[in-house]
Amino acid sequence: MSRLPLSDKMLDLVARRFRTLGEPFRLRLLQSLEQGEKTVGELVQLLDGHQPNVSKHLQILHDAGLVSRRRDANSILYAISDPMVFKLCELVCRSAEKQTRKDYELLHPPLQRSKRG
Amino acid sequence: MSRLPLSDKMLDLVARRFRTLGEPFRLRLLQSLEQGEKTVGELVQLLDGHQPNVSKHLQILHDAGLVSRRRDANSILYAISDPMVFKLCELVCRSAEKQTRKDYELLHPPLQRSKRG
DNA sequence: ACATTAAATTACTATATCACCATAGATGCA
DNA sequence: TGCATCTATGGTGATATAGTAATTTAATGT
Repeated sequence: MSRLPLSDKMLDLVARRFRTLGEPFRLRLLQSLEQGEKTVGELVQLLDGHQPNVSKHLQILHDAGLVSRRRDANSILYAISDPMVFKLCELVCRSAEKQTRKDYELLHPPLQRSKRG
Repeated sequence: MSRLPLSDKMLDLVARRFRTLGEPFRLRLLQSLEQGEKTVGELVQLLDGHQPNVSKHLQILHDAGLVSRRRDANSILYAISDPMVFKLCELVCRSAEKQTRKDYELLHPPLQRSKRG
């Protein structure tokens, strides 16, 4: 995008990253990590999820380089490693909000006089 | 993300948008439209795709509000409607490049002396 | 109205991804 | 070592998404 056409491999990489962010549960994980690192167990509690599921999603985020991992005794602490994700989400949120507002106004025009007059 | 926790519906919306961008073919479509509007046929040629496939992806992009559509005689012209996508892609590209560089350096450390001495 | 061109829709198969369950691995402590 | 806790991994079924072919819809021109 940034000016020049991207190579196929780069396109795949970029697409893969977008897909990584394309799961609500993973977005919630990232959201939960925004204020600081947390253990898997804490995230399981916070998000009311199943442990294996949480682990798997964290793995995916880790593979994408979005979160970092460190061991503390028995637990693993996950943390945001690339704060760019929040900038991304903000952009998308704004755009999505704009869109939903537009959709809404299509259904409910800011009527001077209603459709049925 | 943007400070406050998002509602479930908003999370779904945002995730859906990320998934929309999570297909290399759609990124190529957007890339092709960066310089200006194009007909479906032109995009089919440019990307060497099948017409129904191109149409379907364009439909998805249109549903997401990322491209606009207008008829010109027999053809339909598509155009970028939300240039934000390019900002998004740039962010992701930069981050992906950083990541790949890091991965590379892990495999090929900037050796003062090589591993085999 | 008919033929032609352009695009969208439908139907189908193949692949990918998710949630869930059971189980394995790793660490800490007695 | 043996047990408890925390996390990761493997397998399975359900769902979603992509790609392709066949068909339909829309517009143009004769």
